[in-house]
Amino acid sequence: MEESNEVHSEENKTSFDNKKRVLKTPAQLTALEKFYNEHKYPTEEMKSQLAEELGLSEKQISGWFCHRRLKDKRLSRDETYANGRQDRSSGVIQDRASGLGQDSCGSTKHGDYRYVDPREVESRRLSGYDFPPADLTREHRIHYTERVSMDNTSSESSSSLQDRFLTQTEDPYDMETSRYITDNGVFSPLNTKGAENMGYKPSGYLKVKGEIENAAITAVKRQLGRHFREDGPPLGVEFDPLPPGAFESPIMDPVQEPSIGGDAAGLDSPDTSGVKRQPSPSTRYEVYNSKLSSQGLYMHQENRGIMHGVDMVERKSRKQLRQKSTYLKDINSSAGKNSSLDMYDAFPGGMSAYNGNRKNRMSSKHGHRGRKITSETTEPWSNESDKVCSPNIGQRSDYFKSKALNSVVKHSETHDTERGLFTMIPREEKVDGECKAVKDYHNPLRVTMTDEVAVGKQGRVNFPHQDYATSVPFSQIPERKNQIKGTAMEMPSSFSEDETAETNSSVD
DNA sequence: TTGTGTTTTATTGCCTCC
DNA sequence: GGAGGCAATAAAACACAA
Repeated sequence: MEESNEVHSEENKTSFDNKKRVLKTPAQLTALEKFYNEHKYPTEEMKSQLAEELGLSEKQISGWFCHRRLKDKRLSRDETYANGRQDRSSGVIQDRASGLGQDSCGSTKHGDYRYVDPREVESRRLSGYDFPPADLTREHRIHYTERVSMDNTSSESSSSLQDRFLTQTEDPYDMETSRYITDNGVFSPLNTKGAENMGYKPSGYLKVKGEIENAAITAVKRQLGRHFREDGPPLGVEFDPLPPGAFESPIMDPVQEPSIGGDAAGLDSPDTSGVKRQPSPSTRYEVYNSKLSSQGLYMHQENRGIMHGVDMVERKSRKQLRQKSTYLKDINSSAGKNSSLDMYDAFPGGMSAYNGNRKNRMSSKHGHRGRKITSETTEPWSNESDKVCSPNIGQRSDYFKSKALNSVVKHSETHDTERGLFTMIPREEKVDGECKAVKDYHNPLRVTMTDEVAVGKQGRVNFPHQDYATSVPFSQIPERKNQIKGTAMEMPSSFSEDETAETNSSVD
């Protein structure tokens, strides 16, 4: 541990000439992830600036991006493989995800499956080219998944590097938080039970993946194809609320219902006019799930706190599943008392990808043990995530009790400003408290509209899903209640669009 | 404390494009 | 031929169980 600390603290000084492998600091990783979520193929200028900002060499930046893409690719492949196994029982989906499915990189070596060159995607994205939603979905998945997710995630409005760095301090943990939030706003294990019930029990990583992002869910997502858009309004909100008990449980969330049924219903989504998505549990769950599992690509600043990258999701999923016995124990102990809002409050977003994983895990198990965050003292530009996740608050239960959030956030603000690396956000939204931020989540209309405005500015005319994947307000989460009522396994692993329409008609 | 498995980083070779 | 990217590989760092 101490040695690694040394490595961290010395990294920037020795990374260039020291052959010994050095880990990037959480702040660096977060920034990289953030950037990666928006630009999988950064230009030279971007790399240079990024390298300068992060104190890394361009070579390191390039290498990191390269490996990051590979990671995405690998994860996507694994995920697809897992889904493919699931898909065997649903031939419809098989077509969309035939073969290995996606390749995040434009390798023509894997030409046996549909592939969208990320570079092309990005270039088109920048030029406002409108991809077929299906492709977008796929591409989005590549970006992001959980990651995760992360992790996770932002708009293309990055006119400058700073814009791209958003509030990296928020996403990872929000992401993580969302993963564990159930309909009741409490944390819960990732429905592993349902996965088990499915009978399909992949081993190893696939097992974890299957538990995290149920293959059926992904299958449904794909099944929806072009109609599915993650940046649209919350699926289902456009429809008349289901009659109570339609899905064995009330739809309304006593707390968040207004946002869902009201504002959300009024969401003006470019896509939903013509394509009314079924309010079926599957779909809604899908949205929720996609939000959780997909990369928070193009997450706009207003909803930056939602996701952060596939790897974060992935990593969190895997690792935290492993530690769920301890982690969730703490979580649930607090969750019972905290509403979802509280949960968000409890996570000011100071967690970086690593903070949300290793450190916390270490914390959960080893208490204060863990890597010393060198950025606490040696990196003036580090974000508060390091501090937030410092061993002092590593104990989650203790952390929940902590209400020194505002100070933390404000602190980060100072950092951000000084550093100029991470975009300043209207800190009122964030700092004003926890609550203010939460309000945003509960106001899908506002969030979405802001996103669209931003999109318009960016010239990204039709990039539905990416934006929405992350812009889905947390208020939507409770909607999952209905679907979750029946575990994922109870949902159709696939259904045709006819079925989808049928569901709609039935609701109507 | 140690062994094992996973993840991340760095290096190298090959390929494609300009 | 150079640049950029991908893939394979090795090695270090890390987490976790015994």
